[in-house]
Amino acid sequence: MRMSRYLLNTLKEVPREAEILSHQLMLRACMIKKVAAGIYTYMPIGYRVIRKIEAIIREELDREGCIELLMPAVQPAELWQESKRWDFYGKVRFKDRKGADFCMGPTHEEVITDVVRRELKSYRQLPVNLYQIQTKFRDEIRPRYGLMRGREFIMKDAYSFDVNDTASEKSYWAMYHAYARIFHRCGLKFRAVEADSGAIGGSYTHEFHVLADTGEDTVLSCDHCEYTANIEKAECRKPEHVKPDAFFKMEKKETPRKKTVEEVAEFLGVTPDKLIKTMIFSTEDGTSIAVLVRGDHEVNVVKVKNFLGLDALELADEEMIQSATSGPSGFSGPVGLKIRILADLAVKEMVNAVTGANEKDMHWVNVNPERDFKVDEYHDFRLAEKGERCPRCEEGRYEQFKGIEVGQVFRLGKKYSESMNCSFLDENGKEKPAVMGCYGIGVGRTAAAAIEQNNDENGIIWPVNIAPYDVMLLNLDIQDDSVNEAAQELYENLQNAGMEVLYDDRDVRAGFKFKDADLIGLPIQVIVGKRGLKEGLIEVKVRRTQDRVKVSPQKAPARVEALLESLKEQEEQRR
RNA sequence: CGGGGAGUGGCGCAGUCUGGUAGCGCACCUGCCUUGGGAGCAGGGGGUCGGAGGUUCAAAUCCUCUCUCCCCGACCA
Repeated sequence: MRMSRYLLNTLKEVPREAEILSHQLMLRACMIKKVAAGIYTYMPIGYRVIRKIEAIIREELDREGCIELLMPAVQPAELWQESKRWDFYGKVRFKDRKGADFCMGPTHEEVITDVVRRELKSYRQLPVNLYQIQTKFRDEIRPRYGLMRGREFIMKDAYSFDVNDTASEKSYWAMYHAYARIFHRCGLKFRAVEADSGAIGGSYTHEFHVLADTGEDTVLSCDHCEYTANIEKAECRKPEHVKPDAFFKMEKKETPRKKTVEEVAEFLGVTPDKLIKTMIFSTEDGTSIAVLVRGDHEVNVVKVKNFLGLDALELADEEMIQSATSGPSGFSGPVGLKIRILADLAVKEMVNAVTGANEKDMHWVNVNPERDFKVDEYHDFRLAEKGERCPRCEEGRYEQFKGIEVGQVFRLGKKYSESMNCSFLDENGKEKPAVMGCYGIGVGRTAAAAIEQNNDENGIIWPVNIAPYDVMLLNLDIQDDSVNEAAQELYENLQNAGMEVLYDDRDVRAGFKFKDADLIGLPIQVIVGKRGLKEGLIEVKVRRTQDRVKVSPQKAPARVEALLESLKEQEEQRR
C-alpha cells in the first residue's frame, strides 16, 4: 500500500481522552477513532491488526475442529426471559415498531443454546463446538481505555456441547491449549490463570492474562511450579502449626480512639500479626457474618462469597456493626459475639492475640481461639500475597504480575441446556441435557494488550504475526529519480516475495517519515535514501532493536524475510 | 449510580473571575527555500464558543435547564 493514497493521519500530540499508553498510541497511529463513549471505528491500519488476530484465532480453532457460524447482533427478549437473564446484565434494549423487546447482544449463550436445541437430536451429533467472531454490545457502567474496555467490542465466542462431564472436560482442555497457541502466535507474554468461577457453580475456569504493568488484574504465579491464579482465587498455603509456650489470662485493656490494626498494635506495643481483625459483612438478606483474619492479612471477599455460596456480600455499615456486635466499628471482636463466625486458617494458630471487645475504646488481649471464642468454620479466607510460599509445591514462592484479561475458558455445565431444554437422546434412548462450555477472546483488547506489552518511547512495536504490515518502506527523497526507482523496485520485489509492504512515498521530509515509521511500529523498516544509494546500498532496520544493516537492494528482500522469520520465532517463544 | 473535572476550527490549548463581537501552536492549502529523525519564511482557508432558554444596548464570558466527554469506585473479553 502506498501511503500517499492511504488513510493514515498520525498525531503528534496525544488526545486528552487517552489515559493509558495503548489507547494513546492507537489514536496517534490512526488505528481507531472514537464515535461515542466506548464505541470506535477501526481505521484501516487498526482493522488490519484486528483481522490478523482473527485469522490466528480461526486457524487454531479450526484445527481443533471448531465450527464457525455467525449469530445475530440483535436478540429477542424471549430468549433471555427463558434463561431468566433478561433483567440482569447491562444491555442496550429497544423495541421494534410493534413494541416487541429486543437487545443488542452482550453475549450469545441464549442464542447458541436455541440454535443447538433445534438441531441436536442424538448423542451421535456430539461433541460439537461452535464459534463466531462478532461485535458485542455491553452497556458497560464505565467504558474506558479505548479498546481495552469498550461498550461495543469484537469478541470471539465459542460454545461446546458434550454428552457428559468427562467429555466436556476434554473439550475444555482442547480449548485451553488452543488459546495458549493463539496467544503464543500473537507474540504475547501471558499466563493461563486459575480464576474464580463466580456463582455459576463449582466448575473451574481459566483466564488468559497478557502480562503488562498497566493491567487491571493481579495475578499470582509460583516461581517454581506451574501454579498461577487470579488474586481472587489464589490459595494460601496452610499455616504451620506451632506449639505455643503458654496461654495467658484474657484481659480487657483501654485503647482510646485506636481503631485500625496499626493504631492498636502500636498502642499496645505488639506487631500487627498479633491482632485478630474482625470484619462484619452483610448478606443479601441482611444477615450479619463475622470474618476473622490475622491483623496483617486481608479478607478475600470472593473466597468468603464462594464458601457461603452467595452472589453478593458487602461490608456492613456502621449501623449494622452496631446491631451485630453491640459496639462501634473499629472495636469488633469475636469474644462473646452472637453471629456466625468464619475464620481464616491462620487465626487458628494464633496465641495470646489482641482483638476488639465490642465496646468503645476497649480491646481484649491474650485472647485464644477456642478457649475464648468459638469459630463456626475455619477456611482459607484471606488474600494471598507476593513472596508467600506456594500452596502447591515445597520450593516456590508467589510472584506478582499485573495482567490484562484477554480470554477466558469456562465450564457452563447444564445451566443453559436445562433452563432452555437443549437435550439429546443417549445410546439408551434416554433424554439428557447437553453439557456446555463457553470460551471467549476479546479481539480488540488483545490488540490493545499487545501494544501495552510492546512499545517504546517512539511508539508501537508490533509482533510480526499481528502487525498491520510486515515492512515499512521509506522513500526519503521523492524528488530524486534514482531513489524513486530503487524504492519502487523494492516495493515490488518485497511484495513479490510475499511480504506486506506499507510504502511511504509521501512528499514529506525524511525526519517526518522516520517518526511515523517508528510510531506505527511495523517490525521492519527498509530505508531508501540518496546517501546510501551513492554506495549502492539501502538500509534495513529492525523496529524492536533499532538495529540497522546496509545491504544492496537486490539482497534486501531475502534479508528482510530472514529477519521477519527470526523475529517471529523469538516472539512465539516468549514467556 | 456515587464522587471529581472538562466542553472554544481536525488535534492540543489561551480567553471566562473583571461582558464590548474569538486567539495561539500543530495539522491543512499556495509559494519560496529546505531535504537522513516531526525544518524555515510569507500568504491563506476553516470555529459563533456542546445545546436550549434567560439577563443586557451588547454574552464564549453572568443566570437557569439540558446534553456530551474524561477521571476515581463496584462489573467484564
